Parts: sequence; C-alpha cells; structure tokens
Amino acid sequence: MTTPRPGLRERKKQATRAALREAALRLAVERGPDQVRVEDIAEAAGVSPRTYNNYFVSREQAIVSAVTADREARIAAALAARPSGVRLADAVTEAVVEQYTNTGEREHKALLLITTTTALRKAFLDTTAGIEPPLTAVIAERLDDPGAHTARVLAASVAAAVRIALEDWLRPSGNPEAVRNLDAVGLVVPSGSLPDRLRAALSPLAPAFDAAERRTQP
Amino acid sequence: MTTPRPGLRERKKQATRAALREAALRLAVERGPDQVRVEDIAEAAGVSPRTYNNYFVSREQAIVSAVTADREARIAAALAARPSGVRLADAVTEAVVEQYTNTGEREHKALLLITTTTALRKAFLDTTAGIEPPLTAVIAERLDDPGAHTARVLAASVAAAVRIALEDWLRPSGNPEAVRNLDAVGLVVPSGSLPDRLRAALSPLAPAFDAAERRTQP
DNA sequence: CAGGAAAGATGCGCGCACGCAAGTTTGCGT
DNA sequence: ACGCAAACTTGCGTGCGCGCATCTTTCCTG
Repeated sequence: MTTPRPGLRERKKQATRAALREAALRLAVERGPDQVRVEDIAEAAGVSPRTYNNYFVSREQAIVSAVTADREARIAAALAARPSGVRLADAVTEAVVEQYTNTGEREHKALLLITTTTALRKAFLDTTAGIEPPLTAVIAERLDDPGAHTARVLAASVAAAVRIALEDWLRPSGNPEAVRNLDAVGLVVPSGSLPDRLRAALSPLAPAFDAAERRTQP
Repeated sequence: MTTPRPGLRERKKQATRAALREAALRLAVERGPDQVRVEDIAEAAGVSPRTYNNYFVSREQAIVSAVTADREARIAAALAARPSGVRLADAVTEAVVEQYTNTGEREHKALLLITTTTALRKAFLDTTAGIEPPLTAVIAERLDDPGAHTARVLAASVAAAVRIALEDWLRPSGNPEAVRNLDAVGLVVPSGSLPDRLRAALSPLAPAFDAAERRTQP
C-alpha cells in the first residue's frame, strides 16, 4: 500500500542517495572526517557536487545518514506491529529500544567516528527529530486522536528523551584514548548500556502515555 | 549571586551583542530579511564581520535573538519564583505562558517578519531548545533530583511542546495577504491564542510531572 | 604600578550551501 | 511510437561560517 509502484525514476533517486551516503561514510572512515571534501563524495558517487547538495544539506548529514538510514520508518513500523493490547508506553519503549539495538559491524566503525567528531555527534543527535512525524502518526492512531495534538507532543517528547539518552551514551567523547582502546577490542559502547539508558530516559514519560491512553479507552 | 561582578570586559561584550542583534533586526525590518548581508550588520554595529561571527553563527540567529533575547533565563526565573506549594506542572505552564505573553510593539514587527520568512521561522522555533538547560536546573531542584535525569527529560519535553505550540501558532505563514491585513490592524496573532496553544500543548505532560513530583514527596 | 597571562578583535583563506537558469531524463497520454 | 510536461541534473555565482595566526585590550598578581 505504501509501495504502489517503485517507478524507475524513484529507484534511481534512491540509488543515488544510497551511493552518496555509502561513499560519504567510506571516505570518512578511510581518511578522517575532516579530510573529506564534498567534491570527493560526489565524485565517488558518480555525481556532480551540486547534485549532492540536492540530497544532503550538509556533509555531516550525509555521513550520519549511512548509519541512521531509515530508522524513523522502522521505529514507526515496529510500534505499529505491536499488539494493541499492551500499554502504549511499553510498546513505544520497546519499539525504540529494538531499533537502536541492532548494531552491525559497519555501524561500529561509524559510531566510533561519530563519537570522536563534534560536528558528527551533533548531526547524529539531530536525527532523533526525524522520528517525530512517523511516531506521531502511529501514536495518533492508537489514541484515536484525529487532530493528533497530544500525539504530537508525546512523539516529540519521545524524540527528546531518545536524544538525551544518546547524548549521555556517547558523552565521554573527549577521551580519544579510551575510544582507541575500545576500538582495539571491537567495542563501541562508550559508557553503560544503550538500551538501559533509553528505558531510563523514556520512563518519566510513561505516566503521560498512560493518561492519554486512559482518556480514550476508559 | 549570579552577578558577583559585571567586569568591564563582560559589559563590552554584552554591549556588542546587543548592538549586533538590534542592528540585525532593524535592518531586516527596513529592507527585507534577504536584503541584509552580514557585512551590513557588522558595519551598523561598528564591528568587523569576523567579530560578528564570534557572536552569532547565522544571520537568522542574530535577527531572531533580538526578539528572544534572554527568554530562557526569564522562564527559569519565573518558575523559580513560584511558591513551592503549587503543582509543578502548573508552575511550569504558567511560567512559560507568562514569558511568551508579554509582547511589546517592536516584537510585533519582528514576529511579522519571522512569520513570512521560512529561514527565520526555523531559527525562531529552534530557540525553544535554549530553555532546556535552565529549566532542567530549576526542575531538578524542585524534584530534588541531583543527577537530574528525569528533570532533563521533562525539561526537554516542555521545550518540545512549546515548539509545537509555536509551530501551530504561526502556521498560516504561506498567506501573505492575511498577514498584511493583520499588520494593518496592528495585530500579529496569526491564528488562535498563543497562551491557549501553549497550555494545550503542555497539558499532556502534566501527568508526567505529577508522577515525578509524587516520587519525591509522597 | 608594572608586566605577563588571558580573553577578545580582526584579517585572511577555504569549502560549503544554495538560488538561478540552463540542459537532460523519465513518465504518461494519445 | 511520439511528444509534451514534469522531474531531475548540472554549472555558475554569491554570500556565508569558521579555523588559524596575529594584534589589541582587559585582567590579575606581586
């Protein structure tokens, strides 16, 4: 339903976007993030620099998007997939945790990179805002909230909480030595457990979800 | 306590900052926002363009800051001033509403400008994030939450809710005619009442505040 | 009050984001 | 199969954000 017809045009676009973000990530990992010019990324993707800017508004966004990809959509989908019987707060929490937990090999190197560079960390944290719209839609449906006023606030709060959790998680970024050590062992987790931090950050919002849920299904 | 000694250096800095934002706003109102180059602002403030960039990272931020000024601090102060007897959720709501309500004559023209320009609207909405740190501090104190983990989440949620309220408030920005009409009458309020919108956006968070408050003062 | 340290202002240079006005490709109706 | 309209790509030009090195101002301490 969401894919009536891919269309050749659309496929090419997605291919270009993918090529750009992969190139951006690869180059950033190979040389340092500061040693990658837009021109390089565009060339590696077989595209003009101007076109690159039609897809990404900043170099950081391109690199980060290779890790973030379509996390927003996957979170929304994960939430929609949960049985409607469970408490909404729990469903949201688990959906979020789930999507931030599956960490592959490639993401490790990338996360490493992001941890060390300020600009990249900022860009990475900014991606949390992207989960807002899809989350709003799903929550609004569960709450039977056509105007989606409270759904929007709740979704935005979730995004903010996730942001805070991630902030804390990759805080000790000013310590290159520790990072290097972790790199040697193949670990990324800078400090503590991400799932735990996510749950902790989201838990204060649970009462708000409960109240909203109670309001529609007494 | 917060002002042990102004110091000449600090005063000059604030003066420069003020000169820059006033110049930015004035020029933006006189000609269009797009007809103001950084060079103009710097010159009007009697400062080099490079120095301007030491104070503001973007032209939009400079213009908007003339309206936002130190709203963050004032919100925090307003909250801290409330008697500790009242419900935290109410105290926060009223503090926020109060600080977004006092709208002078100059802000009207500025708001007008912001409403019409996409980039300015974006910058304006981004300022809501600035209330997060001071709000966190005050909330953490009320909750007696040293680590401020829940306080941070709540403060961030408030910021997000305020953002949404403002978004809705100045939504019909694509309608220059209506704006012009309002201008003629001296009204800015694009649609509905801002205080109402703020209260509506914040209300879903009340249960979260109640629960947090209950946890510390049973 | 002298003199050094710390903070700030400024000039320079580099990439970058993006509007604009072509040129090129894809989609669709007939 | 043709051809037009819409979508996308690209080159060009402009102003901007900011790192870096240098010079000036403010501050502090003996």
